[in-house]
Amino acid sequence: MAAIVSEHLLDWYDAHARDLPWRARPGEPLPDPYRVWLSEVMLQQTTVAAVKPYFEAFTTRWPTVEALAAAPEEDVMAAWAGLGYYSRARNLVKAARAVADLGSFPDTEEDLRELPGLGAYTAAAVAAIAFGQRAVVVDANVERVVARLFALKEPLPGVRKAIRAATDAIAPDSRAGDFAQAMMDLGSSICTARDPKCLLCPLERDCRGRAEGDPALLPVKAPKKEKPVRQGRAWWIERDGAVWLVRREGTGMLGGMRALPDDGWSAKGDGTGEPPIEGHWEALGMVRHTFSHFALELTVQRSAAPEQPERAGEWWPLDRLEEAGLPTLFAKAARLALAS
DNA sequence: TAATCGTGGGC
DNA sequence: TGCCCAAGATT
Repeated sequence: MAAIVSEHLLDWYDAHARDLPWRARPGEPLPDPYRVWLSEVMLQQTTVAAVKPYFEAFTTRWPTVEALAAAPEEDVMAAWAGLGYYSRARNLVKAARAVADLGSFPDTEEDLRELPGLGAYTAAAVAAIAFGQRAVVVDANVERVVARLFALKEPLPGVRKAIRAATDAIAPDSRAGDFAQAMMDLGSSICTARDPKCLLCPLERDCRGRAEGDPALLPVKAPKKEKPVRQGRAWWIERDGAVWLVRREGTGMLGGMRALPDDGWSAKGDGTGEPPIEGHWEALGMVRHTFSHFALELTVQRSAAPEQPERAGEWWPLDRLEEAGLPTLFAKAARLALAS
């Protein structure tokens, strides 16, 4: 059974593999570990369509891990703006510098796992794809494919242990990277979450979920919690064709990113409403933004005759605002201010 | 174990 | 249009 499944899958992959920028070039057996690592981090909880332009921009600007390691962190954060989950960018810089110090990329799953931002999935994926090593690569696609293939009906997250064991059982000893990517391609294009296209699936005859009933019902997921709606304020302080930007501290929400000064809103509660400087504030309106675990209604106010804020920050030229790397929430607020 | 941490594509 | 979801890691 196990060997048959991987054979069917790899035959399908040979005919239908997607052509993606981080995959091996024709004639090269294995792709560049730097490009594999970078793509895998960008792809964490992020769609291929969203990643493509960022991958192109990063690899053009920083073609090697040494180049990325030499970059100022704030440049990398700004380049990551809009992609989300900014701890990935903070860890990316740390990992690049660690690799540069080592002199070369770690080439085992165990050593890769030591790099910041590489968890069980990413370490296994890089080991398999970039170094051809057998590894158990389990992402959300593989979870779905395997839960259906073996008709695993226990709900997530409890079923993950069984999924890992089942994946290990069907993973071949050769073509480790192709197998992992084939499972993910199958999950993203055929064995999709809502509407699996079983008639096109190379594993239809092997699939217990298909034989037993409706594979779309697997894997069973826990009900999701509702998101609270928080209130906050942000301030647009403009002088001589420049706007006052701050850099958010720490490792929490949008940590390390440039931003408008705000009133301390968070997932836990509303902001204080207290402005950063004295003065007359003009109401510009409100932007709504939904994060992973809460929604925010951000009221934007503008000051036309400001003093220099006391808090650390910088006057950023309006004609270069795109380069500031504002995360999407503050890009929305900036758009509102510039349209007012 | 469960919460935290973003965003945009696709339906 | 609102909601589901995605090549998860970290604490």
